[in-house]
Amino acid sequence: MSKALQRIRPLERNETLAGRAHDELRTAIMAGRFRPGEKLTIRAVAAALEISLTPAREALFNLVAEGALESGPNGSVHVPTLDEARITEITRIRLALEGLAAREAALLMDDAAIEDARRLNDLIIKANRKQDYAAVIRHNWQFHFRIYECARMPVLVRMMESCWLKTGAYLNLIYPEFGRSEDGLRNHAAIVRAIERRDPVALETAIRRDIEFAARILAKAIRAEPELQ
Amino acid sequence: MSKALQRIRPLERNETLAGRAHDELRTAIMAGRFRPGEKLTIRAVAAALEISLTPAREALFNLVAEGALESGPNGSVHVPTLDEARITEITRIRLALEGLAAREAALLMDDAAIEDARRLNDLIIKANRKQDYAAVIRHNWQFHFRIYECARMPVLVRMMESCWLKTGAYLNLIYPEFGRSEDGLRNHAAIVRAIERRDPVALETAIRRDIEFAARILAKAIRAEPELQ
DNA sequence: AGCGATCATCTGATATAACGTATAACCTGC
DNA sequence: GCAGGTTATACGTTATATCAGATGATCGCT
Repeated sequence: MSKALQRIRPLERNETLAGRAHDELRTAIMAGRFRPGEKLTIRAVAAALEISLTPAREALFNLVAEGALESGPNGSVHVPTLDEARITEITRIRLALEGLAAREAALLMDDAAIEDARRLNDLIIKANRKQDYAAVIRHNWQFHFRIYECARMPVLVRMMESCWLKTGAYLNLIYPEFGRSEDGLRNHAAIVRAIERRDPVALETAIRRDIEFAARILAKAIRAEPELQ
Repeated sequence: MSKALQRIRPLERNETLAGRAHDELRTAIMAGRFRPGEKLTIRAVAAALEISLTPAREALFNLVAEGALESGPNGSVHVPTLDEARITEITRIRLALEGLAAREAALLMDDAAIEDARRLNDLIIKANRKQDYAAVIRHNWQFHFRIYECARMPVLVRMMESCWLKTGAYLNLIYPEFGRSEDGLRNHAAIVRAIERRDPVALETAIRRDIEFAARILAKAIRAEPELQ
C-alpha cells in the first residue's frame, strides 16, 4: 500500500444520515440550544433535519443510550433535567474521571498540545470579553478535551464527554455569571501553568478547582430557576 | 396521587421488542456467550430473536452507543476485543469509578444490603466449588452492583456497567483460572468484612485489590491467546 | 359550572420493501 | 496456476405504511 493510502482514514459511521443526525443533535445539546426538559419527538427531529423517521429515531435513542438524552415512560425523549443531587453526583464523577485524565495528560502532552491549549484559553478569554458565550462554551469544551485526549485513553474520553453532555443544556444558564466572576479565568490560567510545567499534581488540582467552581455556579443557577428542575 | 400509585414504576422501555432485544444481548454479553471480536449482523440477531430488522438494529446500535459493542467501518457490529493497553485503561477507570462508589456505598449500605452481599458472596463460593462458572460470573456481577447501587449514584452505576460490559466477552476466559487461585475469594472476604464494619477506606482498598487482581488474570489470559486480540 | 366520556390527532413501534454497497466465490485470460 | 475482473449473495441504510397507545379537546350530562 502506498504512503498516501495509509494516511487516509477508513470511513466513519457518521456519513450515514443517522450518524450525521446524531452528531448534529450532540453538538446542539452541547451548545445548549435545547432547554432542559425539552421534549424531542422523532417526527420533529426528522422534519428539522429533513430525513425520515428511521435515522432520526436511531440518532435519538443512541443519544439516550449514551446518556446524553433521557427517555420517558412511553418512549418519549427529552433533554435531561438536573436536580442538585444529580449535579453533585456528576461533579463527583467528573472529579474522579477528569482528575485521572489530567494526571495522565500532564505526563504525555507534547509541545503542540500545550500550544493548542494556550491558544484555546486565549480564545476563551477573548470570547468572554466580547460576551460571545456560545464561543466561550465551544472553546471551553475544546480546551478541556484537547488536554484530556493527550492521556490517550479513548474510553475515558467518551465517559467524560457523557458527563459534559448531561449538563450541556444548562451551560447557557451559567455562562453570563461565569464570565462575570474572575475565578473561572484564574482556574484556567492555573491549568495552563500546570501543563506548561507538566506537573500532574498541579494540573489535577487546577482541574478539580475548575470543576468545583462550575458545579457551584450551576447549582446556584438551578436554585434560582427551580421551574427548570 | 395515592401512596400505592406512587410506588408503581412507570413502564420501562424494555417492554418493546427493541428494549427486550437490548436486554437479551446485554446479558448475553455479560455472560460471555459471545467470543471477542465476533460479528453480530442485524439479520442474524433479528432471526435469532424472531423479530424484524428494525428493533434488532436499534438494540445493536444502542449497545454500540453504550460502549458495550463496537461498530466497524461499514456499520458492522462486533463484540469488542481488548489489547493490553485497553485493559490497563479500563482498569484505571474502574479503580476511579468503583473506588468512588465503594467509599460512598460503605456509608450508606443498610442491613438488608449487607445481608444480600454476604449471601451473594456465599453463592459465588458455592458456584466456584461446583465449577459452575456461569453462575460465578452472574453472582459476581450481582455482588458488586448490589454494593455499588447503595451509593445512590445512578449515573455512576451506568458507567461502571459500561466498563464491565467491555470485558464481558473475556470473562469465560479468565474464570477457570480465577477459581483456582485463592486470591479472588480472599478479596471478596475482605470486601464483606469492610461493608460489615461500614469502613469506606477498607472497602475501597479491598475493591481496588479485587479489580487489580482481575486485571492481572485478564491480561495473562489475553497474552496466552493472542489470536483473540 | 364541573365532571366525565368520546373522538380526533399526535406519537412511538414495528414490519416490509427498495436501494446501494461490500464481500466473496467464480470465471476468464494470461 | 495465478491475477484481475465479474457476478451473485449478503448486508446495512433508509423510506414508507400500518398499528397501537397516549394525549388532548370537545361535547354532553349531571
